[in-house]
Amino acid sequence: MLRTHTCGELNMDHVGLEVTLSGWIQRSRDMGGLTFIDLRDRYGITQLVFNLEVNSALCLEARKLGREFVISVNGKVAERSNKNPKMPTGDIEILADSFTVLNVSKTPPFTIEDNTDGGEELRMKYRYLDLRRSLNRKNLELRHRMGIETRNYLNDQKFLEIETPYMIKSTPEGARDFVIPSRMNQGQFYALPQSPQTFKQLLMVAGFDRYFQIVRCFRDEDLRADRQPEFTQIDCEMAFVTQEDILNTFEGLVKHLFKTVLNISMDDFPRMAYEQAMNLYGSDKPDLRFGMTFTEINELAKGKNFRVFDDAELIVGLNASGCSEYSRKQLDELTDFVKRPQVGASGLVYIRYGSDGIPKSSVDKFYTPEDLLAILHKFDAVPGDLILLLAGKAEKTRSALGTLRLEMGKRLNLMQAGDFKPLWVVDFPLLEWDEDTRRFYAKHHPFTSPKPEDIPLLDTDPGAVRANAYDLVINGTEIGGGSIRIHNKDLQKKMFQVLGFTDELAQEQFGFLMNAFEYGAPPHGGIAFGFDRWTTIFGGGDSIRDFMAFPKNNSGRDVMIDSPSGISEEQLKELGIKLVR
RNA sequence: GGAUCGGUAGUUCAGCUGGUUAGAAUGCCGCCCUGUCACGGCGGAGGUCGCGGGUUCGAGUCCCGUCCGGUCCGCCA
Repeated sequence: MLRTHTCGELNMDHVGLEVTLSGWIQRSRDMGGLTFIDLRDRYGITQLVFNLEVNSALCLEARKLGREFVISVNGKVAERSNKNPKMPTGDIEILADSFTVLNVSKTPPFTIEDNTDGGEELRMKYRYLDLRRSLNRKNLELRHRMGIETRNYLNDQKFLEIETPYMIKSTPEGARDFVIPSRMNQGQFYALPQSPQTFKQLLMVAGFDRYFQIVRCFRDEDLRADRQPEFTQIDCEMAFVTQEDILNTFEGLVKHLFKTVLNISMDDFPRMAYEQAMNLYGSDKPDLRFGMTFTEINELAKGKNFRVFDDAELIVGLNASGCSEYSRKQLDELTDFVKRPQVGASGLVYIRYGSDGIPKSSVDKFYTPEDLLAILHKFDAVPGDLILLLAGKAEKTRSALGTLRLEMGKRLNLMQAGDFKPLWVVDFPLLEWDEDTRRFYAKHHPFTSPKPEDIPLLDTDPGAVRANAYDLVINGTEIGGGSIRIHNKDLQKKMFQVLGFTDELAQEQFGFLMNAFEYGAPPHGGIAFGFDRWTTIFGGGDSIRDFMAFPKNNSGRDVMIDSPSGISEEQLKELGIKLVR
């Protein structure tokens, strides 16, 4: 037998027992007459002791064992004379009688410890070693528990998990598709799904009124710390429901995971209209762990001969409470921060509300102390506060201030890891105007239904139409989004028209869906959660890569298996593909 | 497509305004040590300073190009 117990389960109750453990050698400590070895497996670490006086041959053999050797050891569980309260198994040790080397190991290129000395790239190249570290193991265990609890909850709610195909059809809207050449249909390509969107809608037409799937999705776009080319969604759809039903059902799912995985009981989630989120936070995914909401001061700031403000569409700011003593250097840093091309503001105006009650600003030339006090009053500022103001085009300025708000939250340490603030953002606009191509795009996707009262606006003012769409945000990260879908063929056709599709193109790309709508499609809607992101937030991590077993790097490469890679001439020929270079 | 930071020992990093033989920590190897658990002590090995070009008497250091990696913007229905 290779093991009777794991390396994490032995304690004082087992003292005297003959056991066999198998695992990897974490570290050994040779004291001369005594040699200690820490043996590690998935469940923990147990100390082995070899005594030179008791069995000198065995002890000398044990000294030769290197890090990450795989051994199986027989011995007796004994109480330690020196206990280690930092280890779960620290009360006991194994007095080794014999061991077998199951496999040797080269010295690993980095240490297999929580505080490893290995850099990101090296760890990704040897990911199978990196995953031996308990930190990564815990992340994958968390991911597993979340998947299980998701299935438990949805199963209890009568949802069916149904698989949909990975080899589907490329469509023009949305993200770039990954494509697969077809050998049997030369010159033609499958696409990997960006999401099972149309299939789950067809499942609703088919009568499976509650569907879900924990499913891989693929998007050929540039990567980020929270974006991978292949990622996992909890994809859900329900028939015969209103938006209210969906929000309630899936708020239930989120609360269930908070309770069962993190043991946190959550109150009902607040809701906020998209427009309000943009006006108060400059973001459609506000981090509610801290306040610092925006205040607009056009009436108070204009007409004082300060050109920058007089010419601006919007003057908006936030109150950095208690920051009036910020140094010149700190304010210059913030100015540089908002002027970076990534943020794009042209400057930063500040008003310090001195603790003596006297306001001092970077625009004292244009504003009297009374003017400044009026502005401070509008911000509900008290002495000791610092007001930061941006001005310019409304949308861009709000977004820049939103970035500044997050920066201030970081500087003031207002975003605590164990603090969870969920939020439903609702009433998204249906469409988004794109200046480059001079047409509307679906903000969510082209199957999202407009609010019934806004349907007349589709002809007169499409940009003002609101959608039955919603996002779930936790701590400033969008972890889910969905909508009530269009289930009426004429409305869907109308939608494609507004998006600039000809009838022919709409029929060619999405005819299968519109045809299905002619055979009794029920009202339906759904939601999809970004499983990797959600897990990352629950785990308190920064990067979704730490919560995936085998992630890809910044340029979409897997440095361990070295993919993507070229294929042979033979393969290209079979596929009828000729490379240009 | 763009911005920005980085690439020096197995690993993580330091190396100033260019100037002897490129350092530290850790890991690795050897010797010593009977209660360690980040054990400790002594000794040792280990480098194409990412790559190519340029400036200079002289380049890890300055300049240009290039490759690789991190973060961000664009992009992500």
